[in-house]
Amino acid sequence: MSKSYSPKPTESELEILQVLWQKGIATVREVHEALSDLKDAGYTTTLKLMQIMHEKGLVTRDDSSKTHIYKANVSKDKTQQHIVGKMVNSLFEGSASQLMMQAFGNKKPSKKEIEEIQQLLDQLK
Amino acid sequence: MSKSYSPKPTESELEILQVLWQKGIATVREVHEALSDLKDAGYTTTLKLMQIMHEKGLVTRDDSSKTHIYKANVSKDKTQQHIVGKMVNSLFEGSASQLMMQAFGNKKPSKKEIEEIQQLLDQLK
DNA sequence: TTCCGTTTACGAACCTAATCGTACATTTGG
DNA sequence: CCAAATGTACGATTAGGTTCGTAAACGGAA
Repeated sequence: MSKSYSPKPTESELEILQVLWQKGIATVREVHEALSDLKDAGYTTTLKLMQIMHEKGLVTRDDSSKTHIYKANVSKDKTQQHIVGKMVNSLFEGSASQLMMQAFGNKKPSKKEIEEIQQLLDQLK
Repeated sequence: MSKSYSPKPTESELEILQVLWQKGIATVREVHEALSDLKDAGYTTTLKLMQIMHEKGLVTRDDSSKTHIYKANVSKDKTQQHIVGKMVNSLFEGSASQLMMQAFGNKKPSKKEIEEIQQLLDQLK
């Protein structure tokens, strides 16, 4: 039996997920520190958010020791796809290529990026 | 002197903008009708939203006659770019090609779409 | 043991977005 | 002309997300 998720993290929750995806596992303090140069919220704010995320099932935690250890419970890929997919449908009438043109509209990709895209494109053909 | 916009329309405002972009100009009722099969909110809800959008400068209106006529005051392109840009930065670490891969991750683009992308790609090289 | 720093838990306050009820003005059809 | 329909304006309410203050539990160091 598989869980059916509705991965709809909010803006703040997404920031926290980024840290967890990058670190693998982390305590509240570690997440808070990592976020500290991005935004300056109090420690309890981060704590509260992570508690809420736990209730929602966005993260799991090991609370066997005093200091709880958190871990993302939604995959980066799935979450990205969900959000991008929503955007493609709501803003670009389902056309991913249109989305791409806007993504590259004002800022040139690097050589490496161009190669990556070409590679993906060849694969699609 | 040019106006400096902060085009940060909300979800509901975006839905209304879609209609205005498509129709060019429209009354509240026309927008409301167009949205009616997408969502079922009361007429005054749509009205209120459009009034707020007017305050924010997201739309302009001609109120010379009793029934006001609205028009989008932010371009589709600019708005799309703004939102996509934000997403690239917050979710994809600035890599538009990564965004693209997610966009095409689960659903195959049509032949036509592939050609469009190839064309854009050649142009970038 | 006692004190201090760290951590969790919980609730309150605040903000923004969204929705709707109601009042009032204007237009239209009979 | 009168009533119904249509339109705008405005305020109240609800809901979700974010922030923080405070209290209580715990752990380690003196």
